[in-house]
Amino acid sequence: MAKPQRPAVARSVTIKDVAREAGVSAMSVSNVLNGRGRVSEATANRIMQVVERLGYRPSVAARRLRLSQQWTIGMLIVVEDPDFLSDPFITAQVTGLTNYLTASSYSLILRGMKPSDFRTTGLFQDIEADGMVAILSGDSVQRSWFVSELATLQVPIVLMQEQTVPQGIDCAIVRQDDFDGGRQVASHLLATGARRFWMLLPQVEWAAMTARKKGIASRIEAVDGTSLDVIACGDESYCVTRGNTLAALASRKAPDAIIGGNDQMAIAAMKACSDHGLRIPADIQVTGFNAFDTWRYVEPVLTTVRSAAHAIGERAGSELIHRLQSGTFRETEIVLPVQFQPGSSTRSSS
Amino acid sequence: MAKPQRPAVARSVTIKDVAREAGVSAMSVSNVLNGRGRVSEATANRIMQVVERLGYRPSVAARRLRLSQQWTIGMLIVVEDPDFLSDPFITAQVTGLTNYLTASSYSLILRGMKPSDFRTTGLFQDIEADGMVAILSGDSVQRSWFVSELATLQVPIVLMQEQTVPQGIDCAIVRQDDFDGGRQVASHLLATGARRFWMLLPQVEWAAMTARKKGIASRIEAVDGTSLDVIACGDESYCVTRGNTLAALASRKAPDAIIGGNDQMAIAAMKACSDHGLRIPADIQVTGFNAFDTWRYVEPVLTTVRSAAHAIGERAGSELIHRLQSGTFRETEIVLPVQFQPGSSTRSSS
DNA sequence: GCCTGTTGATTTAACGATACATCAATCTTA
DNA sequence: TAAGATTGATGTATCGTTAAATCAACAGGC
Repeated sequence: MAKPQRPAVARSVTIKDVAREAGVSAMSVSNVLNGRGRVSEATANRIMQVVERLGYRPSVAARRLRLSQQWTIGMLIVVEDPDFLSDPFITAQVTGLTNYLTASSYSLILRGMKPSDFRTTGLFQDIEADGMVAILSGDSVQRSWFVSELATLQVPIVLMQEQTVPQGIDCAIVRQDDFDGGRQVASHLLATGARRFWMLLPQVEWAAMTARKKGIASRIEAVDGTSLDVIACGDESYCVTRGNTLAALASRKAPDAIIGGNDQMAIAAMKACSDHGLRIPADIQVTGFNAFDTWRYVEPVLTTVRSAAHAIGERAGSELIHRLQSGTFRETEIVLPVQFQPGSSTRSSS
Repeated sequence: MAKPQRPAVARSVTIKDVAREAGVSAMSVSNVLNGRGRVSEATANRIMQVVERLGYRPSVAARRLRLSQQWTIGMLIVVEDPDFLSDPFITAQVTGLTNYLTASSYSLILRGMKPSDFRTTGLFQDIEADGMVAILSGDSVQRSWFVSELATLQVPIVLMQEQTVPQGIDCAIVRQDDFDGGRQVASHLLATGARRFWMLLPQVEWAAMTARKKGIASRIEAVDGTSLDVIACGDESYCVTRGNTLAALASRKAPDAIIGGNDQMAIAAMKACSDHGLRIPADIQVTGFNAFDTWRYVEPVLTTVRSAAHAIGERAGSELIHRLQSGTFRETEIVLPVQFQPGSSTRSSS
């Protein structure tokens, strides 16, 4: 903990000042300010006037101590990228959450770390948040360890984009229907006549990407004469994905379609295809996941799936606050719909 | 303020429990934990053992009340885009700040709003942050009003990417040298033989963009037979910028180079150029500002300026914490260098 | 043997709010 | 009209820490 110093500014006006000035007790001031009734209208008006005049603001610190409630939610982002806000899918979730919490008079405390740096000690214990929201990457063993560590904070948890609800923990998950998104992408591509598919995935898959893959496989496997190969890339960065895709194109017969695990990977694949002399969508089709502005940057416009990232953030906030106020989660698994968004990187159904 | 509820979990173990168990006073426990000396080694060891055994964690809420210090910094982002984290330049600043603060045991509370929704009432007054960091957009009149409003919170302020230090306010600014970035871009383009320039800027300029423009103008105006026209776009979005650029290209003679106010605008301009049948960089050159991953998505690779966004965030944190601990800002205007980054969207110097 | 200084520890009083119990005055009702 | 219910307001204790004052025991100096 950082070096303490003397109080920067002694609190100017307290509830007692207001009480004295208005000729009432501190409790009456408190009652009026918190709308607890029990005070006559005349007295309430007098008190409010004094509050105005003195510019009194209640001390949040005192209220926090007295009520053991912090009106604060901790948000933890565990990703490989040290710039933990670089993924627009993540920032949209954070924005949605922040907006909801701000509107509910809660504060969001944001922290990010790499999976290898994961620890809760001294990180969220010095916060005393009322609840936690987390975005976790890493393999499933790591993730479940992260969850059990978070649980030691003894506060309700909401996980974003986690696929299964941890058992025995006060926890809910909010995710989009990536499985269905995968199905929609696959259906579209199958309808264009595509039969041989590659899917690009990072070495360490996000749980959501695995769900997309399963959705895709469920459609593709139902059709005879199809194949789905996974091209494992080291990570999901542009350079690595482009390189891996190029290598794959060089060493074997190009597929009918390449399905990116997300938009960023799809854009890298498009680059690799044109490097390799393939025209999109005539020679090869490409699709992504989670439409953000980036999809506009490329030509042809990427066929993708519009994500519910902002809604995930809002919903995570609303479920968590409901849990804090009611004592239990309404639902522990919330799944939001996604919307297929055709572009010109695929052909129209024949 | 949200409906209060009964304390979720009564605090399990307090400093008094430790004191009783160790057979000492609460003060001695406090002294040991805060390394204030005044305690014999034997007693200190005994106390630490009890602390371990009981799993005692000090209450931050109580400490906050007692010390009138919150170990919390508020971050306010005022931008037009409701998705206030969509700009990678902003997220990099936030990441840098968060990382620095976390390492210093401070927390960051994040909030965003549109200029038209600006208010501090009930927004940061319910936080009692020890300091504020802000990214402000809007015209200069608006911005100086925002600053004076922030000042009513009575805490030190650090502004990111503001160009001038507000007077009479406990405030510092941290920015990158956008003027110099502009000079470097202009020098490079002039060296390639370019003479007629357009610069793309949003209707409401960021202060930093104005600085870039000035840097560019300073170089261009020094050369005879040159011209610099500003193409004002409604906003800095891809669609609008592309449309405005196309319209400009259609109505008058194309310039030798288009300078984007940032990378996003430059990419939109590149699209407009190819729409218009111009080859880059043979027929027209294009440059951006603030290199992020997006610049990799386009072909040819964008000539741009590597931003110091992450460093701005870190520096803002370190200056603010220094101010909190020492009582005064070391410097009130901190300018970080930027680095020109040539790509293939411009020709090499002839 | 008295005074002063040091060390190690305790006691007391806050920080600023709210829960709870209590109470005085007024209003019902049998 | 006395007993009980309601309304409006107050007093006290407490949340968990830490600053400041105090104190006991013991050292050394004259």
